[in-house]
Amino acid sequence: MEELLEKSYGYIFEKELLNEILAVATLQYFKADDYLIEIDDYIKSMPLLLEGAIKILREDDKGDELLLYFLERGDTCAMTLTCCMGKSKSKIRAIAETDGVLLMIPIEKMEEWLTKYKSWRNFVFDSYNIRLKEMLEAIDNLAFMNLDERLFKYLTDKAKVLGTLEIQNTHQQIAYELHTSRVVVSRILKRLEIEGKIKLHRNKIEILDF
Amino acid sequence: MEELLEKSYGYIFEKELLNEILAVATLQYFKADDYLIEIDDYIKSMPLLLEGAIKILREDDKGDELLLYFLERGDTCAMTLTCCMGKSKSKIRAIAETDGVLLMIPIEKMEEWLTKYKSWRNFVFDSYNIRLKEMLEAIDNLAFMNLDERLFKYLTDKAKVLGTLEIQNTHQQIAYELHTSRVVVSRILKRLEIEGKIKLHRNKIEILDF
DNA sequence: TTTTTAGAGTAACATATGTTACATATTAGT
DNA sequence: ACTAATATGTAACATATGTTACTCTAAAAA
Repeated sequence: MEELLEKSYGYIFEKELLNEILAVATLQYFKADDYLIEIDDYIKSMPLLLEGAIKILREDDKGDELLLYFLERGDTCAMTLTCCMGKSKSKIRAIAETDGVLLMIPIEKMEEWLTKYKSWRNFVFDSYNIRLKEMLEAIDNLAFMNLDERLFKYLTDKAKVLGTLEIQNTHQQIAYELHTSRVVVSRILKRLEIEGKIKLHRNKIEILDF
Repeated sequence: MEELLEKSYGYIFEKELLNEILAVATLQYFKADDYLIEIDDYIKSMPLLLEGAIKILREDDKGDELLLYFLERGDTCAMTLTCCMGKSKSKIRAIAETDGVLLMIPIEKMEEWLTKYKSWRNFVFDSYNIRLKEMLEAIDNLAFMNLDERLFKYLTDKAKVLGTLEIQNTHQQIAYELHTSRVVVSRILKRLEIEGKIKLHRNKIEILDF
């Protein structure tokens, strides 16, 4: 645990804070596709992502989904902070994209450290700022881009997060996350293939033009 | 100034903090349609809204606009906090919806007060949380609602903020803020009128079914 | 091997939204 | 009152996206 923590946060937090974290935090290992947070869950502790990737989804009343963004190592989820601090229910769903490890910190500590450690304060604010930025980007995607562009961005974003140019996904799964239909995704993917940007395989999409 | 501050923030901040605010803050009066923040502006102080309403807009590379949300009395703009703290440029545009007054607080103070006053800390975090919630709502609108619904919501939101059922707006202005075209807005407004939800006038829309 | 199932390709059609072009109505300016 | 400018109404068409239905193929299961 010390090693993992050091790797992701060693250069951000001062030694003393790292020790406090080690003293009170617990590790939570997860597997790809685990549901980590469900909508309307109450959040009892603040998660820091040490290893792996997590996707954050929004759902409407009809059960339709939309991918908001990915979390990577060193991230925390500001939406979760919101819930911690406001003692409200989660408004998003978090699903593991890969295997990984979370560091769970009791809420009381996260409040206490705000006054005690400048580095913690900066970290929390940076997290909020990053999240607001990601939300803005999500809004840009929806408002200003057409599906072709959104889909290609989805593929390249995912490639970045997973560190591979081969996206293991069915068209149906992509359709869910972009909130559209399978047929539409197939149609657009085919267009992208003809344009030479990707190569299609069964259960797999290869990104050529990154 | 003391009176205005007391009205909006008296029950949130402790006396001592209110005094500190009075000591360092300056007032900025504005008129409806004033540009308060432009994209790529650097923010030199943190604004608290004492009176009036402000709309926050996002713009893409092509200059297309989209309304994100309104700020009302007692609000501050978390996007602005982001910029203050990250020393980055503004990613949004703020335009006065009505006449009003802003209280401007030097950035250094806002940092200092974070450790000094619990009420300030809570206020800043609440602001972030409210803003994230609004952003989520904006995403919901874009992702899950069709234009009819978005347009009607736009009208009722505006009515709430302005405290009137008569929206003084041309169809063209609405089209800008919803990022669509004037003809489309006219078409949908006509449908809403036939459904008995609104009554159309020149330069004015009356909301019947609130 | 044979059968079943999931994934993908594609046509045909439906609907929502965007665009162009023009008509009409209201207001402002002279 | 006349003219110009602005706001709105509306038809006709274009395009993007969503839906239904069917086919084919690869993989998994029997």
